[in-house]
Amino acid sequence: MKLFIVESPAKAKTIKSYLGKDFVVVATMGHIKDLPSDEMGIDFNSMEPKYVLLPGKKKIVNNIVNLAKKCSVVFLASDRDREGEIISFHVKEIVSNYVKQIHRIEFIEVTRDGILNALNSPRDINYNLVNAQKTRRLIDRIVGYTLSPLLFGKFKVKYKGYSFSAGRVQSPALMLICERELEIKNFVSFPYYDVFIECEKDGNTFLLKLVSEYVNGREVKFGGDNLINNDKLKEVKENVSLSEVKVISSKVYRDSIKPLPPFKTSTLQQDAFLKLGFSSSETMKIAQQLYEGMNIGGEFVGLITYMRTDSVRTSEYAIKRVREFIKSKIGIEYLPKKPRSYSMKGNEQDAHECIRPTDVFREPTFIKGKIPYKHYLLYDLIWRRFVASQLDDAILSVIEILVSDGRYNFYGVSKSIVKENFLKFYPHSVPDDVFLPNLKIGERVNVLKLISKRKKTQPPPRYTEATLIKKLESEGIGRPSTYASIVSTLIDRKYVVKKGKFLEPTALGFDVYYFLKNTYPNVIDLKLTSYVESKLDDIEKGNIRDWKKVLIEVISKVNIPIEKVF
DNA sequence: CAGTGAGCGAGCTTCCGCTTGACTT
Repeated sequence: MKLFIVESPAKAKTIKSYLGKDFVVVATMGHIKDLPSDEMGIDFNSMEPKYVLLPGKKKIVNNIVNLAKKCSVVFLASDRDREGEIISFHVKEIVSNYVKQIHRIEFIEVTRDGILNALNSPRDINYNLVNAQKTRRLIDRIVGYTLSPLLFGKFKVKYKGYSFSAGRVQSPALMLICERELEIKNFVSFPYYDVFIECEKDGNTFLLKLVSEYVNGREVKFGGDNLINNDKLKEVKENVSLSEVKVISSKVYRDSIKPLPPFKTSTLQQDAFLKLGFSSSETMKIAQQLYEGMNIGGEFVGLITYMRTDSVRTSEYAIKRVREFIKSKIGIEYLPKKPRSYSMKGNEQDAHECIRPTDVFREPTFIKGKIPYKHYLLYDLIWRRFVASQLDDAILSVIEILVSDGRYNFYGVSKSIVKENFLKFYPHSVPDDVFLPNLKIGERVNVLKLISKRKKTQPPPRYTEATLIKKLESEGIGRPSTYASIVSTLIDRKYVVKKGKFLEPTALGFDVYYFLKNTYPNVIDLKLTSYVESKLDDIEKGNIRDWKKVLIEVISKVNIPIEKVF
């Protein structure tokens, strides 16, 4: 018998169906070992992490050991990233007494071919990845477990009965929320004006907006420090010659909008929040159920691919299928000549592909009513985003007009959809379809009147769960499996409260933020994680062999005295 | 004799990331 070990039970079930009867497929359900929670968990002399069996994983581990005793070979098939590598490493540790042949394998796609190819190209554990994970784990542990008690000591009297924490991820998140709040508090709103001329041509009226002078052939719009104030408005009113307005430039051209890439965890959470009003944890719970499988007319099927991913990569098979779908169900005129591929930013672990329907031919309308309504809504969102991602660009017709009275310039743009293409499936913000006539250069424009609209500058909005995750992800902070819990940690600690959909820091949150800012500024610095990641990358690639030196380096960068650790 | 300070020990907390399922509200 052969033992095949993966992380997720749903994945195990799928893989079992691909393999023969001589294979047993089991899931570890994530990590099986971690640092003990009641101590720092570092060996004083060797600086090695003291990984121990996770309390809840005894049953799973016993099962694996018992199976291993009956098997001649073990395939370690956890995810192909550094967390997956240490899971394989830990499983290897527990089965190596019972089995001689232990192979690490990896696959990008959970398909029959993907699995069979993987079985044919086994490798050994990659210790560079293991070391990178150890480094990551120890940095997080040391930062968290040294700073949290300090906060406790500092604030236990003022906030009796509370618990306190700081960490590489939660503290920058708290910083963002606090600094945004300060920005809002310190924001001084001042009035400005949008100035337009109302014009007429063949009985139709249209507005053109006052813009500042042309600079090097490029028109510069009022904005930022260059807003139209009272004085400027008065000056324009006194000096503009409405009867002298002539067309300086008039352009008509085609433009296009590209569809967005298919979902990954962060964008799914953001879009489900915006379009469906789901919280991150609600989205993940529903997505998990869609992934594990729903009962559709007596048949149990997994509706979507894995929902915790940092990649928008789409498998070749899925692209082939969606192109068939577009051709046969939507129309060949919607099909781009070549499949779209979405480039990576470079810092993805890319263990899984994008979040998409497992079978694009399973249209949302087919399953409506057969699964809970919220599940249907999320599936529909995922399905449409995926189909749209492989449809042709939307085509717009654009008219741009610039007119002038010799002193002031007025500008207008109109964009109208000529061909919807992907927009038919996935709504996207499209500029208002305003009317503009076709004018000739040099033509005099009939101006009816000058219009000014009083406005006020607005402070930036508070973060929502969705915008915070977007910001953190763009800074490389947090992972798909933890995005949903970042905000709940801050709320549990009573650092932050949710007011409607917006996040506001509490007095305690500000106290913690100021304390960290004054004493450990690097722990709230957004650049800490990207610095750590670049070092981990070096360890993974083998460019840095001495990971313990990296650990010391990062710890001292955060200003944690090393004697506090040991 | 009363008040002070050093030193010690106990108790209470915590991180991020990978997975579900078993709990409670």
